[in-house]
Amino acid sequence: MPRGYCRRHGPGQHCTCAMGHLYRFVEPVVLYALMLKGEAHGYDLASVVQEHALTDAEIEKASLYRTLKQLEANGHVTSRWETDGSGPARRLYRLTPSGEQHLQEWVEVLEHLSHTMGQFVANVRAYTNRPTDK
Amino acid sequence: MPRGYCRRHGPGQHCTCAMGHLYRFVEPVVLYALMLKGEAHGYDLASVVQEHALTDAEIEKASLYRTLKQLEANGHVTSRWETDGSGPARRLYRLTPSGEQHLQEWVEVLEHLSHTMGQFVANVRAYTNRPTDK
DNA sequence: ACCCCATAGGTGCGATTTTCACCTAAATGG
DNA sequence: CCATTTAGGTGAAAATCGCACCTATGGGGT
Repeated sequence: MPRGYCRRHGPGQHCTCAMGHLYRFVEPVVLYALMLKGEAHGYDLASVVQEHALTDAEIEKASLYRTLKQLEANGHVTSRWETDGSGPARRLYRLTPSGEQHLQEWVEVLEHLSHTMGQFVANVRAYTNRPTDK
Repeated sequence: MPRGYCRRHGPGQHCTCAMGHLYRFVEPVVLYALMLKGEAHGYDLASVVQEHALTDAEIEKASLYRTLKQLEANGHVTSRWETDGSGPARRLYRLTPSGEQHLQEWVEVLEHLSHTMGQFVANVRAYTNRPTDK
């Protein structure tokens, strides 16, 4: 929405698509999905993160896989290959204690953000509907 | 916070600094500041946007000026030079009707985002403190 | 006369992030 | 034997960010 034209929702829409993926808060949602699932592979997480996504824009797999890779590099998740079973090999991810703590940090950040956003909205509305604004 | 180390708050902090400026929601804050001020120049807005910023990270002037330039390109603000008066010339900005409407669109987006974030926070907390989680 | 500081408005550019398209590979169905 | 589904990516152009740097005006101090 903020910048230019939205390919997903067409023109004249105000959506969150133009916010990048960091803005779409992929990381906390992935951490949460992993906490719910216990152990899961990326392809599997795709649908779960979509349900819990904070914005209306699609979380695409490129950013999902890269987020998982980065979470592993930071020690927030671990992974192991599962080669047996049918179909291609799956990389199974699991949350580490550090990952759970990181999610709690995200929760605090998002709580604060939710608050300031709510206040901002209230401020704008109050100013827009102020009595002197005939 | 999400990625790596924060230069502003040091290590071990969970802040919003690592979110980019789009993430810091500069645009709606600039629009609101301009609505409050009526007419203002960039340097002047710098302090006002800081007060109303949605995150704890500094909104730096590079992004402020670029946001203003872009808002003008999209017809959300107009500008004129004020050369008289002492000191260097100032570029005075003013909100257009389109800009006011754009702020209202932002308000809807932010309201939705504030809601989903609040719910996400509640969900994580509920799951973390669930009875079966001995 | 000279220099420094505050005000004002930027730009340059390397580094990071995002996006969309594209690729490999294993099993399954026809 | 060929297409589809599941799975896990990568390449690379485009967009964005952040910090450093630049110009210019006027006022105050020495």
